[in-house]
Amino acid sequence: MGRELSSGVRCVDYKSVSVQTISRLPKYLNYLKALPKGEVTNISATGIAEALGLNDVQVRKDLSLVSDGGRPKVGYAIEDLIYDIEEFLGSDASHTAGRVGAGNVGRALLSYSGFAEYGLDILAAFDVDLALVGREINGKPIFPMEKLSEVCAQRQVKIGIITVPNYEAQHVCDLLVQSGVQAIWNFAPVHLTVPADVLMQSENMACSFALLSKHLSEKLKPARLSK
Amino acid sequence: MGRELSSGVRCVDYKSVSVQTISRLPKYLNYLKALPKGEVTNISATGIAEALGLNDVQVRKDLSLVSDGGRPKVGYAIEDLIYDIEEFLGSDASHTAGRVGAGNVGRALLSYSGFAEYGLDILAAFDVDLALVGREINGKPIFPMEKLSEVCAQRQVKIGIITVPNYEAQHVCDLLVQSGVQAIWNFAPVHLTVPADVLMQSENMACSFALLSKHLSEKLKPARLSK
DNA sequence: TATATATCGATATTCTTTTATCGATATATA
DNA sequence: TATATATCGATAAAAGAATATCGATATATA
Repeated sequence: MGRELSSGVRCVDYKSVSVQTISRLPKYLNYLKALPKGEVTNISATGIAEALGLNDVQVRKDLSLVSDGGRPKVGYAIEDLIYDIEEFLGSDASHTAGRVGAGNVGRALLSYSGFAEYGLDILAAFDVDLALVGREINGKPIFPMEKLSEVCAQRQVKIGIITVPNYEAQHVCDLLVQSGVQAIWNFAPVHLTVPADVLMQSENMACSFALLSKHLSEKLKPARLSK
Repeated sequence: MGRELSSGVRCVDYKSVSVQTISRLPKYLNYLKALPKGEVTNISATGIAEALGLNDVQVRKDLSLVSDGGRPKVGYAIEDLIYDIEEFLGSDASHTAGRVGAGNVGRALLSYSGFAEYGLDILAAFDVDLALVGREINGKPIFPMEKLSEVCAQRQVKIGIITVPNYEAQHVCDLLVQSGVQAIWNFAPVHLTVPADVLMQSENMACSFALLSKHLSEKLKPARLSK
């Protein structure tokens, strides 16, 4: 974790927290928040692990990266732990985002509760459909596509969210990159090309389903005999 | 890969293909399908790797699990490779599914193109909203919740897709399990509890966003000085 | 106060995944 | 036909992640 520089100053890599750990943190958060408030104010890593079907050492290790509130025999104070995880996940100054495409996927995203806790602030949406332009969704204005560059540049939008049909996706992506966006969150099921310095994260429902489907097949016929 | 049984018969584990590999296959498929049809009929693992920003050995290894069409100096026949990947991903008899919740997320899922290729056949939707009941979305009927058990049992629905608000999710999940569903695909951002023999896969947009956000922060300030 | 126990944090081990290396082979070119 | 090269598949090495083990410590109980 971190590495020693010649100056003797320690350089903490953000990377030191693994992708897997970061992905599990929101799950802990969900679980902790759903816990009944009342008499019980503490929880152990073992307890979380059991409830979520994970290994207790793994949970403890994950939590040790974001909190130092764990005490032997006592566990973690639930309130404090929630605070620590949120602090860790949202600490990096909130990222302003612009969303392109106001169709079903775009709206679904907005209806997803609690993005703000993670530091996501969707400023505005853009769409080619003039019937939608001028209206608001969840209090966010919908602009015409022509406004994209202007708004993104002016408001220093860092994340571009793409929820348009496949055939438009690369074009929209290029527009966003030109407008200074530094990360793309892509929901169109196509591979998009960006310059090396732009971050790209694609959500692909087909990937998720492929996993589920394969696991289900495994379950239904756990072993196949060959040769 | 596989293990030797006392009988001398080889038992091929489905598990032998890793989660990561299964998740990458749909990406290869996307990429291959987007390739211009014409003169060039072949592609190398190196080429795919370069285009998708992956390691060429990894791509070759992934592909070797689903295809044996790779030839030195030539690569893979694009058409055949597409066929092989689809065959692998969708081969396990198509899984019939029922979807609960006909809101934005539910509709977004349907609008996602090409699930059929992966063996997903969504039979019907269920919703408590009586205004929706009786209507159709993308040709799929919407039934009232009371019909859930009946329809699931009758049509042997294996996968239940949950796209309802958090507070209903566990209840709906229990209903699905009671109705004989063997796998749950959950889009509500809460942890759901199921019997050990039921598969559960949760999509959590917050997890995805947490990842993107952390990566972006890394990028914006690649190193932080401490001590 | 002494002892037992739940739980933590750290270290060690095992397992999985990724990446590197190398010999084999199909095609192209001299 | 001989040689060069792109590419494959297999094996080996390295990196990374999950799990197991163990000593330390805070609380509860005898």
